[in-house]
Amino acid sequence: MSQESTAGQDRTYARGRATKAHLLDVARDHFAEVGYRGSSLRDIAQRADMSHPGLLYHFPTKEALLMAVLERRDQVDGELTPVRGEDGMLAIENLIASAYRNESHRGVVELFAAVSAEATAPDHPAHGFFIDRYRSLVARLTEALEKVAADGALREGVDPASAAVRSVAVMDGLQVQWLLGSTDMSMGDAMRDHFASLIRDM
Amino acid sequence: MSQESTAGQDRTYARGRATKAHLLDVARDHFAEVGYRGSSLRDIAQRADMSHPGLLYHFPTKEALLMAVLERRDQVDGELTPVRGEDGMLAIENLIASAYRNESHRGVVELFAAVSAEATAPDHPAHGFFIDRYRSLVARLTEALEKVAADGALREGVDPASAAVRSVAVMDGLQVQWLLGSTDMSMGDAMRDHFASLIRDM
DNA sequence: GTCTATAAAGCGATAGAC
DNA sequence: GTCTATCGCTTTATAGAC
Repeated sequence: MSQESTAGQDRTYARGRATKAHLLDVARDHFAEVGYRGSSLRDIAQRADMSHPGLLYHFPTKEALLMAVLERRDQVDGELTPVRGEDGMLAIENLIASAYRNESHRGVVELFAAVSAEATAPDHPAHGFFIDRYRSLVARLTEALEKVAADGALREGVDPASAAVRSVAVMDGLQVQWLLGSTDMSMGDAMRDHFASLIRDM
Repeated sequence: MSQESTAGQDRTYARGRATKAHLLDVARDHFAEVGYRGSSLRDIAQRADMSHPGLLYHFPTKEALLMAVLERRDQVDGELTPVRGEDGMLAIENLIASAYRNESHRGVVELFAAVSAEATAPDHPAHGFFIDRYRSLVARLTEALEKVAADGALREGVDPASAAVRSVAVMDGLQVQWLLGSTDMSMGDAMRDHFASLIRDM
């Protein structure tokens, strides 16, 4: 869905784009497995059948490579754009669908789990990226839950803002347990159960 | 609470224990800040006013140091031992109290957030440790929620096993958002809200 | 029990050839 | 665009003095 299939255009430019996209896939998988601080440019380059200066030709620093991986992933992932302006339930179904989808994209789950935890350190290159990401996710979900509340579908005593923070937290925390294999629970099922405890008749 | 105050015993043995305990505190803080893979023995040793071979005298490898830090922390932390055999609510109050307590122990929160995410990689030295830890936590919490259910205090439609996994997930996920500072919500308050959505009259 | 010195390997990044 | 070679630095771990 994300790389290749650029054949038939200007050779040099098309080839350049394909290479870059391929490198981003490889780097994403590697960051996912050992985190950003645990990754080396040599290992990533070797995995893409390239020398590490070859890799650095496309991305000037290791940090630039990480940011490119994160930003590209966020564009592709629908999780962050749960259809604004619609009736809140659509956004929530979207988040649940994202949890199910993640079950067949282990690499993405590993990437965000490993790097988001690393990035809590203030000097981490992706620190600001994750602050923005969580704020945006929580804000959109709060908005969605407020709409659900306006329709009278929220259970009594549920505060939209607190529930939004917790819902994003469940999503995150589930990923660690799922990756470890300490539970065989489906992340999608668990997210549905979670929202069922917040919303009437789900 | 954890080191020092061993004065007045056998000098050599007492001093040795105090040094070791002090090194564990320092290492815990450092692992917390940059993760296991991002830490160096030199930095940890320097922080404890010691050379790195001095540190390696007490812990033969970096991996042994990490495992010692994790196991010691788990002993001290009450979170994992929420009073078995009592009426489920006590265990739940214990977990909420642990969330409040964590708010004044940022280093511990950072340690478990950074290392648990790293440890999802199968070759990580703490991989098995975290699988055991989560299984044990979820099992105990499931047991507690089953007791609450037996008292008829669980809201309709709440499954103890699924709710236990999610509750541990909320706890974990909250820590990342709290560490990033992307929310100013209290982790303890959020955990209380969470359980209130599962249990009647909380 | 702690040190200095050092080995052996790996790191990110650059220079310069092709 | 990609390579080899290399710089300067850091890593874990060990040897051996005190």
